[in-house]
This record gives sequence, structure tokens and C-alpha cells, in this order.
Amino acid sequence: MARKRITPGKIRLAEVAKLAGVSPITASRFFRNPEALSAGKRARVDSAAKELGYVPNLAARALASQRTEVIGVLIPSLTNNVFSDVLRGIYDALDGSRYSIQLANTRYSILQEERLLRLFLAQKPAGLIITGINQTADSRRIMETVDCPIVQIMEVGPSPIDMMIGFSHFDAAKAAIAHLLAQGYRRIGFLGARMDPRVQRRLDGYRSAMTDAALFDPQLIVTTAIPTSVTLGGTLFADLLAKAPDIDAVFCVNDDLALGALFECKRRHVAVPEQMAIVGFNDLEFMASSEPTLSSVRTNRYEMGRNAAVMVIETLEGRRPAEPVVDLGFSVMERQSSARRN
Amino acid sequence: MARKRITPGKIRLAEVAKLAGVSPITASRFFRNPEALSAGKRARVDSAAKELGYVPNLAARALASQRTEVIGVLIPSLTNNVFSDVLRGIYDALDGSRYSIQLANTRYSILQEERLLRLFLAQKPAGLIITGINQTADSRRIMETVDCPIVQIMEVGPSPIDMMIGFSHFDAAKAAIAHLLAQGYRRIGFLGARMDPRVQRRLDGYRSAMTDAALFDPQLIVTTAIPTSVTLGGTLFADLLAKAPDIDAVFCVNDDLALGALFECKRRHVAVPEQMAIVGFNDLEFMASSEPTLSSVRTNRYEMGRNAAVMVIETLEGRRPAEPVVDLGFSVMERQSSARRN
DNA sequence: CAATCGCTTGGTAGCGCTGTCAATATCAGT
DNA sequence: ACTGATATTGACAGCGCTACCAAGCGATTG
Repeated sequence: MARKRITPGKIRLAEVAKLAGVSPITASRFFRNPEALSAGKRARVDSAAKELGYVPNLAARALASQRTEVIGVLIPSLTNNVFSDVLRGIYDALDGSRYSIQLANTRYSILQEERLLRLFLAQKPAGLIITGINQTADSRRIMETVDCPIVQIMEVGPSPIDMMIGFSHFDAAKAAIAHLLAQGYRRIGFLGARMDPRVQRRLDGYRSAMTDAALFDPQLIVTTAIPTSVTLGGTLFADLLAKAPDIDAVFCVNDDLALGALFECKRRHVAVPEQMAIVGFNDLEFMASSEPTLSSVRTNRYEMGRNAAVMVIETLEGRRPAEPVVDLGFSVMERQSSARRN
Repeated sequence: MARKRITPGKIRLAEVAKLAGVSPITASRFFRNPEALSAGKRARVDSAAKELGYVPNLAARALASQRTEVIGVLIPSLTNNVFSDVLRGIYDALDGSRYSIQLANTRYSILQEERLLRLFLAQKPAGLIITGINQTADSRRIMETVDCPIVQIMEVGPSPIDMMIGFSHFDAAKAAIAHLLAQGYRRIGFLGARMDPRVQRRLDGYRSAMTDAALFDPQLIVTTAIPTSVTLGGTLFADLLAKAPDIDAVFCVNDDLALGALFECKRRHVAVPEQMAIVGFNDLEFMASSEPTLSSVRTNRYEMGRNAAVMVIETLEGRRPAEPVVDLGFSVMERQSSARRN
């Protein structure tokens, strides 16, 4: 014979319903769609739930309703400051809502990403936030067939899977180079690490700007697949200097590299910005307080995360955003490290 | 009459069992305790599951078994690099295991922490990783009565709730000051931001070391409740210099402050380390490649996260660690910024 | 050869909630 | 007063899996 699994002290929806003098299903409705109840019952269920300290069993809810209140978030790195800002935005937006987050780290691998995606979708998430626009063909296909709001973050591009929020890395890099050109710099080097798709697009922007100015020279480009770091910034800058000793500026694909390049300049007694301009990317906090202060491209990471989460929630609650693709833009922060006028 | 909710294409455990020619319960056992099956059935269920691409329904599992395979993680900040390293360790340790992570951000508030703790525990997590040893009395009581492995991370101290992994912030700060004293520095300032309990203990370590050396002077201490940043490091250092112009060294409670102090020194043309020594805390990556390189106290954050997760898993699998409290230690990284011998 | 033991396997029921539909109550309009 | 429409509420069954118990079976023992 089977067990008698009665959990004595446990507060279930049935207890709440009994105390409130309604049926369990009415109590259930109170939590999902309070407007459907009459004011009287609503108040009765509410106070009964409070009195008993009722906490819904999420597993039971998920099983019965065939969906969860979990939003999956796929990001390529847990270390990169850029993503911690995005994450903070997402967590802040969801704080106090019924939704929770399931986070996974793809480690910049789209194969990992696909694996994790399958894992997530098998659990029927309420929504999905995924980094970038370069997924595997299979990942894309899976996401297109799945029935939940999806937001691609960090960049914008054509043909969103569903929704999209970010900015153009191409344009941002191009604007940074335009700033350097306007300041009179001509031999502008490029430093790139962990050449992920977004960094590639920054390189494209650099190339485009330099070509437009008839200043493009492949010797000015130094890249590596190694993950970024301040130390690496110094190393790459030294490599660049060896290849092209006559450079008068560097554009670094992120601020860590820029800081490393600055330290390397100090080590070599190269004056910044007189002999060498430095421009970074992301505008991390320290860029504004270094000596000299470092120019960078500010991106709206926190807002990106926050809005992405809001877009998912709004869609889930039937108020789908009018515009599925949001370009948050960027701004070139012109500071001491690139302040030379001819 | 009620619905007929037959989901046609869906692969359930029953389908796997049927294909394997066993009962559903035997198939179920295959996933939770494969050793209990005979080799033949085990292989049959395995291949059937693979063939059908079976993915277990976690909600059903959680509901039936009255427990989840989720490990709750409570950290005070998503921005702080220190925690991203810890998190990376946790995620790495759990990658490929059956367990997943539920992350929450307490924002350095023990009241928030208590709220989130209640929220977590209501869903019966498999385990819990919580930051620090300063919880509210209620939080502690709740955790003591709950039946799941709990690891307190980031520091060690007396009376663990369950398990504990970290290091002594008091000793680490004291060792940093001992290093500065050994180098011949005497008027050693203290810079502290976001005075959370661990930072407080670093202050205690500083005070103890300075008092032992008969060099303690409250004028040398500058602290603030403001969250840390590089910019703040510069500001606090300026404040310190105003209060105590004769200082010859600063101990900063973290590396951001140290970097800010370094930049401020450059701005003021104060030579580091000749006129001013700087020592940070955490040994973030950039400390080793700044100019001059910055001394710091290295802590094992990744290992802390990784081991904490392993401790939880081992306990869940019946192999409880012999030693519930693990001190991961620290090491003082002596670099250029504090290299003056008398 | 019967009794006992341990290992493997299966049957039954139920975890706590919600989708579906039906029933009832309420109300406006004629 | 009666009809039809709308707002509220309830009954029932079942979401997919696992806990509990029992049964089957071969091996061991005296």
C-alpha cells in the first residue's frame, strides 16, 4: 500500500481557502488574477494568507500551470565588469516582481550557449535574455520556435529573434576614432583582446573610420584571442610600439587594455597625451579619475540590463513594447588622454 | 467535466520506461540512484532516455520529492569584483552537476539578507551559500533550524552555523601593516570605504598592528560609508593628507582605493614609494601591472567559491567534509609601491 | 529441502497547485 | 416577470515524478 504523506504543519493553499471560507481554486485565483475576485473574497483570502503566513509552492505551481516564473539569462562572462553592470540592472528590475533569474555563463562559446539554451528551454522559462546577436543556427531555430519573450542584449542589429536592446559597436568605435582624428592624431593603433563578435565589430568600425580618412594601415592593428586584462594591455601596447613605433594614438577595445597601455606609457616615459593618446571603451569608473584621466566610450550597461528585464516582464504581462529594437546609443567621453589639438 | 490535458509529443519518464521495457519507477531510479539497478536495466533505460532525448521535468521532481536541486547564494554586491570571482568559482564547481544556483543580492543589508533568506528557504533549497558571519539573530535562528548544508564564505570565525570557508581579515590587515613596518614606514594611514563587517575587521587588524608598534594615531584613519571606487580612493587620500600631512604610507581596504590613491599621488607629484607607500587589499589583476606595481593582500576568492560549492555538494552526497571550517589564508604581495628599506 | 536473507523491481497514491468547464449569482433590457 | 449576458465561484482531474511498501527471485544456510 502507498504512503500516507500528510505534512501536518504545512500551510497549503487549501488551508488558506478554508480559513477564508472559499474554495481552493478561488484562493488560487487571488494570487494570479486578483481582479477576477469580488472585493469581499479578495480581502478574506488576503487576510487568511497573511494570518497563516502562506508561501506558495513554486514547484507545484510550475507543474500544474506548465510554466515557470524564471527568466533565463545567458552571459558570456562572470568576470567582465561590463556584465556585472548589466546583471545588476536585470536583478534590480526583477526585484520585488514575481520573477526570478536563472543565470548561466557561456564563457564566450556559442556551443556552450546552445547547450545551456536547450537546458533552459527544457524547463519552460517565462522569458530569456541572451547576449549578442551571434548564436548558432540551431540556437536561433530553437529560440524562434519557443513561445516566450526573448531579448538579445549588448548590441543591435538586423533581424532580432524577438526583441533587442543595445547599441552599435561599429558606430561607437567609429565615433571614438573620429574624435582622435579631430584632435589631430593620425597614426592611430588598435588594441584588441578576446576577439568576440562585439569586439570584431569595433575593429570594423575602426577600420572603416581609418579607411575613410585614408589612414588605414594593417600594421597599426594588434589583436589576440587571450582574455583581456590590464597586464595584457601593457603587453599588446608594447607589441604595437614594436610594429609601428611612429604611432601617436591607441584605441583600445576596452578600458582594462587602455589602463594597461597607460601604465606602459608611464614605464617608458611616453607622455600622454602629448606623445600618445589613449582611448578606451566602456567607460568604467576608474577612467574618470586616473592620471591623466582616460577618454572612453560610455555605454549604458545598467540601463541595458534593466530595460531588457522590463521588456520581458511587460511582454509577459501583455503590454508588449511598441518598439522591439532599442538602441541605447553611446557617448564619447573626451578626457585628458586624448586632448591634443593641432 | 475536467480537461483532458494530454500533451502529445512530450517525452515523459513513462515513455522512456515503456521503451526500455521497465516500470516508470525503475526509470526514475536510474536518474537518482543508478547503482540500485541491475546493469542490464540500467543500460536499457540509459539508451532509451538518450534515444528519446528525455529531459526530466524539474518541477514535477521537486514537487514529488519535496526538495529541489537548487543552491541558494546570497552575496552583498554584484558589482564588486571580489564577488564575481567567488561566483565564478561557484558556477564552475556546479557546472555539469545536477545542481543549479539561485543568486540574490543583499546589497550589504542584513535585513535584505534576512528577507531573501526566508524567500529562499520557503522553496526548500538543497543548500545555501551565504556571505560573512554577521547575520541578524533571526536569520541565524532560521538557518540553524533548516535542514540543508550551509556554507558561510568570505571569512572565518567562531561558531559556524554549519560550515565556513574564508580567511581572517584581521590577520590579513595586520600582516599588511607588519610588512609596511618592516619596510620602515611609520606614519601609516588607513583608508576605508563601505565599512561592512569584513572591512571593519581589517580596520581592527590595522589598529592592533599599529598599537602593538606604539604608532597608533586616530588621525591616521579615514573611513566612509560610501561604496568604494577608484575616484573615492583619490578623495579619501586627499582627506587623509589634509588631516595628517606627515604620513609616509597608506593601507587601503581594497585595491580600487589603492589605485585611486596612486593616481592622487601622481597628480600631486608625490613619489611612490619614496615619499608614500601604498598597499591595497584583494590583489586584483591590475595591481601587478600598474606603474609602479602596487602591493596588496592576495585572497583566494575563486577557490573560496569553488570550495564552498564543493562542500555543499559533498555534504548533499553524504560525504561531509571532515573539517567544517576552512581557512584559505592570504598572502602579502610585496611590490614596488611599498619597497622602501631604511 | 524449507526457511531466511538481500537485492531488484513494481504498484499505488499523492506532492500542491491550476486548466477547463459548468454552475450559480447578478444585472440590464424588454 | 422573463431572457440573455456577464461576473463569480466551484468541482474535478491531472501536471510528471517519487515515497512508501510489498512482492518476486535467486542465493545462502542449517
